[in-house]
Amino acid sequence: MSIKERKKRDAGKMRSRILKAAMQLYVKGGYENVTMRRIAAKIEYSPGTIYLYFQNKNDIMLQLCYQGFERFLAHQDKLEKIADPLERLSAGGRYYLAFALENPELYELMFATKEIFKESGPDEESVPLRAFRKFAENVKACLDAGVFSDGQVETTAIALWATLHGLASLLIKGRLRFLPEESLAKVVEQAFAFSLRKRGE
Amino acid sequence: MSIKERKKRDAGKMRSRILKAAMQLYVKGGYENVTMRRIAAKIEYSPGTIYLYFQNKNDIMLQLCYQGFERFLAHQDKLEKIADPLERLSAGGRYYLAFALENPELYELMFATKEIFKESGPDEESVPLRAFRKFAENVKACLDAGVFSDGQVETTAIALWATLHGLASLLIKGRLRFLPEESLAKVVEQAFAFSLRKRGE
DNA sequence: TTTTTTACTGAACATTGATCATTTTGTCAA
DNA sequence: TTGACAAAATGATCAATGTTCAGTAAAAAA
Repeated sequence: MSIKERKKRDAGKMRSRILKAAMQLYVKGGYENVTMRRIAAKIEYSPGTIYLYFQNKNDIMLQLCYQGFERFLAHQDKLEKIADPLERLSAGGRYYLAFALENPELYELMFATKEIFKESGPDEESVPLRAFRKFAENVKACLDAGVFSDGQVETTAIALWATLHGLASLLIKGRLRFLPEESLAKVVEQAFAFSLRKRGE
Repeated sequence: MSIKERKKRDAGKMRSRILKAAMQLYVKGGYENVTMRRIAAKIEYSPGTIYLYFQNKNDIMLQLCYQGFERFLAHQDKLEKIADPLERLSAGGRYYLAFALENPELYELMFATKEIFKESGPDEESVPLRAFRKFAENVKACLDAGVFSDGQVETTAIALWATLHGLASLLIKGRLRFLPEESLAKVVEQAFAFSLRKRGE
């Protein structure tokens, strides 16, 4: 192993430790709970050290965001085995909402943080795009199967994604708190079913 | 005019000045651009003075949020004159998106800020609810007219709201930037039309 | 061992929201 | 007009933030 490679691996280890600590702080208390000093304390280094491995705090948050997408994609991979297109899309929606509610902070970072992709290259920016493409494939399968009356794949995919994202966002941000607690899950489920043009169930 | 009343009016004036300054700072540069010192400088008072009229920064942001809803409701009042239910709902959606894109920061405060209603009483919390009820009325008119196959008003209203909110949020947060700039508006419009079960146009 | 490169430190800086003893301003009775 | 009280406003101060950088310690190379 060359010197350069070892250095890289060690640096990678350091980055991992920092990201791990940052993730713990983030999922526990959100953005403002992640402070350079707290990260430093967790990994038992001084605050300045972090800046040897990351440009700034935003850089760290961006990496957490990518980790979120990795988990998200892994989550969605379980759908592949479902043959029926509409059932697959429907399950995808349920997974989407479940992921958002189980990882509200991460979800926000991935889909509702404005400046997160500001300084990232086109390569990294395509990570979220990959997730959308996958989703769009499922939509296409439904269109091909004639589940929806015809329309463009992209438009339909965006409409459904927007509904899911809207529901997730409103739920997370407490904007549906006026609904009775016990009927919340049902209403959300039915709302998504409405967008899928499903009836009754 | 009693002493007490005059005091109240003067205090109200002071509150207005503070809120006006805060709003200017907010719409220009978002949450982090609103600082107590900047507000103080704008109104030519010392930072400490602001705390005589508002409990803390969150209190100020909450009031800005309510101002946002006032503007929003005024915006939506223009719909009343449209007789056709579906056309009214459709126009309401366009208004909704237009408002969100014209006031992205305010929109975020109103619909996508987590802790904003934390310390507010049930009275104040009902302000956003009023907006939803109004929207739900339009949905009910559509259901009564048989525009959608039957379903509960609340569920349908939430599904449509979620779609609008999702589109607004994704647009504002730049998550639809992968679409070509020139087709963006069209795609968004069609996506909402899809949720409304409109075809072609 | 000496020199050079690398890794790390932690004090310091500018800002932030918030507090509070002090001072200024305003009001009214004597 | 003066004196006394109340209200309003100040601004120094606090703890915490992200970030920087001269300096130190450790490791590697010579």
